[in-house]
Amino acid sequence: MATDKALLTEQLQSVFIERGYDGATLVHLAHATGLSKASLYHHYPGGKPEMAATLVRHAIARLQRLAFQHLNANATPARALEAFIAGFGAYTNYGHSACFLAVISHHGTAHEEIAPLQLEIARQFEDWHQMLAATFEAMGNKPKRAERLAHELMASLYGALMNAKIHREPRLFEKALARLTKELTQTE
Amino acid sequence: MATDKALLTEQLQSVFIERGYDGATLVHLAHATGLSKASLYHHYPGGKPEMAATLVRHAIARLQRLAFQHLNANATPARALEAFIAGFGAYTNYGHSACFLAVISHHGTAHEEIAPLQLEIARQFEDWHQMLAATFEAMGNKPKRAERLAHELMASLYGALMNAKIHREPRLFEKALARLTKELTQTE
DNA sequence: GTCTATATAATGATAGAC
DNA sequence: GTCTATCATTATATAGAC
Repeated sequence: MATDKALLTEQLQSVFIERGYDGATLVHLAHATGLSKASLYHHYPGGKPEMAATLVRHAIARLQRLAFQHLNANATPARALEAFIAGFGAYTNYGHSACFLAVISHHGTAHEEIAPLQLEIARQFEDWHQMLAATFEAMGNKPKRAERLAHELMASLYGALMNAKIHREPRLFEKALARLTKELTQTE
Repeated sequence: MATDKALLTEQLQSVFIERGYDGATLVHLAHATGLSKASLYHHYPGGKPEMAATLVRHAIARLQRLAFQHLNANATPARALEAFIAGFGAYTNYGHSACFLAVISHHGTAHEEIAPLQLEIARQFEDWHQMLAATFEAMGNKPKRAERLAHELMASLYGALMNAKIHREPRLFEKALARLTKELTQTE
């Protein structure tokens, strides 16, 4: 049923996001992909840990391409931020999906199997944080303030996503994105 | 080993927060409490679903007592907000623990066993949102703006918690709390 | 590459002694 | 209330046919 590897990883990711690492059983994963458990082991001989590792790299590449990529484009910082925020919205399926990296990062603390992935994610977010801080510096903010604004923006994005999840109202996320875009591209 | 019920629920909650609902196995729960699996079934005949239900109510009561309670105290709105934010910090163990309600709310979508709890949590957060919005109104904001500020504050709190988790740096959460307190009790 | 069938281990849950 | 021992179920993982 899975036509290609890209679709396969997407389907697997959805299950991990919705059910967590331990809640995503091979039966769930097999059902979501239309494959048998044995076929999943053909694609991922290492089982769930290998799936998670592959999916983490896939998610990092996707978030980079959809959102953070725009911070390096040839555009004004304000336009770059606008595209970044819109890209983050696309990455989360406009508030309907959680972030796979956040899910794995949360489980990684207690789960030895995926603890290395948590470290990998932390390093990537550190890089992304620096990219975001550089953008705020390019808008005229001093380094310390730029770093603070970068943390605040990421917190606002993930906080809005969490808020929408708790309230069961994805629109809350979209409204937050619209507000953030307006705030950051006008005065700042 | 668990001296009383309060300690018992606290120990169980820690495991559910760190490992998620499905990752929190009875072996983990038994080890964390110092009890046997059979003894856990004596306290919670319904097993893990009953534990989760009890813990949700425990967490709601705790967050109400530590944080939202302050919004109804006899104090200026600014002082109430200050106490609220500090209470939220205490609730999360100053950025070292995630919010149990957020963890359950995330799993609830796909997990039938705890889907009713997700609804219960959503209703509680709706009440809390109204309390927070009322506080912002008391500070002179119009209803619509007060609601927006209430959502933004909750998103900032949970976003800072997530940010600290991803970066593996609990201090990021404390810094965010200090900044939020300063912002909300000065100008606004 | 995909499947059915199966092996092995872990999980939720119970019985019954103390 | 607590435990050990055990059960039934479900989980991960593999073997081997096609």
